[in-house]
Amino acid sequence: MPKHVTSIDVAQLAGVSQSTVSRVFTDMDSVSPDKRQRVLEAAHELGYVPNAIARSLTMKRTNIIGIVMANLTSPFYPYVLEKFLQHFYQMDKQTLLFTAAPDQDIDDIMPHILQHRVDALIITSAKLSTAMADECLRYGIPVILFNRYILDSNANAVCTDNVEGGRVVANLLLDTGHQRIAYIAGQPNASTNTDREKGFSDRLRERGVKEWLREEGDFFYQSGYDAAVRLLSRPDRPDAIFCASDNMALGAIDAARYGVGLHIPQDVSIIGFDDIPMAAWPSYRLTTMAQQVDVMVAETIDLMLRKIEEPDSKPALRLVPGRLTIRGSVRGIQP
Amino acid sequence: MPKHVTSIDVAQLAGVSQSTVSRVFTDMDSVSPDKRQRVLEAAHELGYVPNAIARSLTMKRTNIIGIVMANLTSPFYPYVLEKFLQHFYQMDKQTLLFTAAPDQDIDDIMPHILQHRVDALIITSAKLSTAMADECLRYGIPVILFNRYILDSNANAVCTDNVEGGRVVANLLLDTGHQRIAYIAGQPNASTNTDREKGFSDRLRERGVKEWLREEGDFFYQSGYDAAVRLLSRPDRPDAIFCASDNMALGAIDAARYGVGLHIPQDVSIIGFDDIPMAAWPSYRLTTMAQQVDVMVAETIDLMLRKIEEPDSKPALRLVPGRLTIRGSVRGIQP
DNA sequence: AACACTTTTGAATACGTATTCAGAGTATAG
DNA sequence: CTATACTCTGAATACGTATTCAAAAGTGTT
Repeated sequence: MPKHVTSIDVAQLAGVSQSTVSRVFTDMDSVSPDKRQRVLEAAHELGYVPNAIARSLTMKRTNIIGIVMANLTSPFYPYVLEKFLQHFYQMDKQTLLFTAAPDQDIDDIMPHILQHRVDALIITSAKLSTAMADECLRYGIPVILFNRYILDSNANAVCTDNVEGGRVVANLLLDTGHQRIAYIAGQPNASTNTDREKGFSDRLRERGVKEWLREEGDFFYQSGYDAAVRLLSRPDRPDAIFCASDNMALGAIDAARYGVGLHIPQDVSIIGFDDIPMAAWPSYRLTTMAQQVDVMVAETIDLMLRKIEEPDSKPALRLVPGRLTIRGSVRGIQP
Repeated sequence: MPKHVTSIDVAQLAGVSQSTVSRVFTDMDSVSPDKRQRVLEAAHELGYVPNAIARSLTMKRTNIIGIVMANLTSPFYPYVLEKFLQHFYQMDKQTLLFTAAPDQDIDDIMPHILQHRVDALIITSAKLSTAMADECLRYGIPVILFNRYILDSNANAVCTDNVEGGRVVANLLLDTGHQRIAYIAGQPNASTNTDREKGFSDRLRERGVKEWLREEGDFFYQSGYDAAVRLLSRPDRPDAIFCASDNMALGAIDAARYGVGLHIPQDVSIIGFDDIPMAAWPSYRLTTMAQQVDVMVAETIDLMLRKIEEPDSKPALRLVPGRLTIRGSVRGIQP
């Protein structure tokens, strides 16, 4: 097997010391032009690539960011992941990826993450126990939660303002004259779900609505479909359904049309949350509360860099407003 | 900042040598039960986690698999990625993720990959120059291409049998009596596209079809929509369209219905390739050639492990048959 | 020509682990 | 009781790089 070329090999060929080779590849350090030239030529000839492992060991930084993704298969998150990757690439950081079931405690994968001494950790939509958050703190690994937060922990978080988003949706449905309103929930213990529901129902109550329907789903298409069938086959079926995710909203639209035989939005209005690409397709034209992914990712990176620079800075929770995106699935308001 | 706990700290607390601590954490080596106990207790007390960087340096293996994903935002690939992640997790391997534009040469990200000394590299739907493939070979990094192959290279590959898939589609459309047939291509230089087109058009010719229509897309929804609008507004519009990806097929369906005002499958049949989750939704009910992702991923892992075990084994190309999945978008055949 | 000062260089060492090697202790056999 | 095999253990070293430290080589000034 072909032995790996080391800086020592390069040094020998170039007739300099290993230190000099190292200096050439970490820039910023003074090396005379001719020696630099000789080193680069030798390196090229031998096909030398610095060993990031050894470098990490001495530098005590890996240049690797850990990222935990739940729900990779739900259409919202691949876009988030791609955005992160693009940012990291530009920053010359590598990405160590982990998945967790949407609701899985990630305590059992934390040891793997800690072992690899990532420079920072980004966690999307998964739960992190306070114990593990403290563990990260102890190791000086900045943790930023994306789209989920823990109030009493030391972790930073970036989130869409889900409470306000829910309120805006409530206002929209009432302003457009809907009478019987329903909510299809996501996983009950996800803050994304509870916050959206809280803002929504608070505002309904504030504006005098006494009762509304409620079904429970899990953020995925099928659960939205099933919940909508249950709602729409009631004798007192709702004339508007707010779904905690676009995924469920698309399921609800299909349920209304193909399961129950209703028209959107004439018979029932449907509104979602996220703004996934499919929401814009002509088959759905879903009115939804968009999450500003680009802004959220940028905020997350910003927070991460701050944490890496000043490890002792106070934990922060940054809320990014959602943006109401009007399409055709709510009666009484069109683009 | 809290200094990292090392095996030496643990050794001191437990009153043993560093070697012994190391032995405890690499199992398989003989350590007396009482010392092992003492070490584990000391490690727990100090919160010791072995440093994977240092371990990688001595062991000359990182336990990290590199994976390059193009098209992360196209619905087919997140599922592929998740499957890979699950396998890797069970194998106790970590995952270093890279993206590339679908058609980007990944030569420019190869240095990053090489630096990190991944144990193996999986590349999905991206191009790898022969030079870079050789580079990997030199470094002893097994490379497995997923859903793309290069004939003359040293890289292994796992692919759906796209040529045969194209033939099956041609047969289906002719058997169901379609007269004017069209093909919407993906990126012209992707083997997934050219192979599907080759099988399709070869078979059409074999069965006496002299001419058919052709438009070009890029595998994404919008390009399928646009291409279908062009096709379907011709005076001699086709009565069947084969799309090189489900994504484009969904675009084509929406184009037929909402752009041109036709009915599927009465006015025009549409068939796709991949079988993404949305293909099963009631709005589309897309008949399609399914890729057997689970089989493909398993084959890829198998090939990878073989390559890690026996670096000199011959490069292999494994073809996985597609599975025709009948739904409602082709006239003359229903589930 | 002597001096202070800056830039460039190489030798030595640290990083944290796995592993080799040899020594110590222990059990078994003759 | 000695010889032998065997199990544990610790000291020392390797892995490949970055960095410190001191020496060397320039640079410019008087």
